Amino acid sequence: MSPRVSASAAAVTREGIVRASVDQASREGLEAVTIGRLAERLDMSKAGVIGPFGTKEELQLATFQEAAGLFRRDVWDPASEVEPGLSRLEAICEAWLVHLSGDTFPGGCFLTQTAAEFDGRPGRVRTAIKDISRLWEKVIAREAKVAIEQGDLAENTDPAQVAFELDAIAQGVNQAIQLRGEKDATDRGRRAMRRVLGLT
Amino acid sequence: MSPRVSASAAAVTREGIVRASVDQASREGLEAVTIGRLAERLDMSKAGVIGPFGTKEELQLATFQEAAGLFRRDVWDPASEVEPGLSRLEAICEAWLVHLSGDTFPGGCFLTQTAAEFDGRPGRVRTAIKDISRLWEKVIAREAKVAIEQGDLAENTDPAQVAFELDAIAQGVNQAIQLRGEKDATDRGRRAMRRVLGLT
DNA sequence: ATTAATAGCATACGCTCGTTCGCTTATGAT
DNA sequence: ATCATAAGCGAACGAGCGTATGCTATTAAT
Repeated sequence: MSPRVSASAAAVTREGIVRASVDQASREGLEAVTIGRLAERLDMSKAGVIGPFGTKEELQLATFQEAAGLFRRDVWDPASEVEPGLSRLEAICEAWLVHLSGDTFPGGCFLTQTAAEFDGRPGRVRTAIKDISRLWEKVIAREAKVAIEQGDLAENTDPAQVAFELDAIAQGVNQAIQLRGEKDATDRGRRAMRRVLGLT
Repeated sequence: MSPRVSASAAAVTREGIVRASVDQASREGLEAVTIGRLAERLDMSKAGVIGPFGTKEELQLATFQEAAGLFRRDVWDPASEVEPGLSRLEAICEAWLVHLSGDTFPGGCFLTQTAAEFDGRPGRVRTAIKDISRLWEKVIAREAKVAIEQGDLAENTDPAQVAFELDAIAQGVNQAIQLRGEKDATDRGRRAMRRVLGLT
């Protein structure tokens, strides 16, 4: 009954499944992740893959949560060490742009991808996506509010509007990269974000 | 051999299938449109549904082209009657916002939806989506260029940047409506678009 | 050494998918 | 009236889907 020092074998296996699922979902969508192909890729049986989760919906939820953690690691964690306010907003934007052009998610922004996929399908997955999306908007708006209070953003600025616009720009960058293959998407995104933040 | 005055029976049937497919794809995605469910919905056999197209990929292409036509009808056609330049850009943005909050596509922006779904899957559908996306960016950039020449936008404005930002805002509005259910998404989008166009 | 729990495999289930094939109507021209 | 073409149905196919059921190793505790 004592807590383990190392993770159990099952936990390690589960983690490997989730990681493969994130990779697959990033490329082709969360619904296109099938248990059979995951099993083939991991050299396991279908029962062994779905076992730790029970149902595919649970696997999808675990996959999304893992992806949300990776986004947080890439974008929020580095920025959280910067002083709150405009500086942190700058750090968030820069980390965001690097994240979108990086290889954490080979198929592009996980949240945008899954949001488009599930926004018309009620269920626990959709709810999870919506919650993360709202949370992230609030995080940005909070920093914008601090920036306003510190006099780094115009007094009449609406924090939620800043969050909305930065989020929209990130979606635009993602589509420019993933669909149209534009090399200068990151530069365009940076310019747009800096304008929203009243920089230069 | 003489051309018909009225459409053939097959053409009428085909149009009905495509319309049902657009509706379904808007809600759940282009890949989630299945021949069996279309048949059930239209009270036809599966063979009758797929017959006019041959393969599902052809049906997907026809579905996307139909949706592109609806977008054009909603957004471009009304604006095309306005004088080129900034006024037309305003008209496009307003029609765009109405389109996004309207019921042409019950599941939201068709292009955003299918772009996210197919940007990682090479093929003719992806190419068609990419082409339309690039074309629309060019249409906006062209109007921005006219606006600059007419002195209605700052001389150092980059037309492609204007197109990028307006498109990004539209994506943001769509996600705010479809995923987060925000009632004021249209207002936020309008404010952001007007700022990009340098209006009040 | 024996036992109990864990981890994962092999198999099979009912279902839906896209596609194919032959047949039956209905239409329209001669 | 006859006949050829058009239009779509019914049935079947092989494949892949998510899930459930036993069973077999492996591990860990007694």
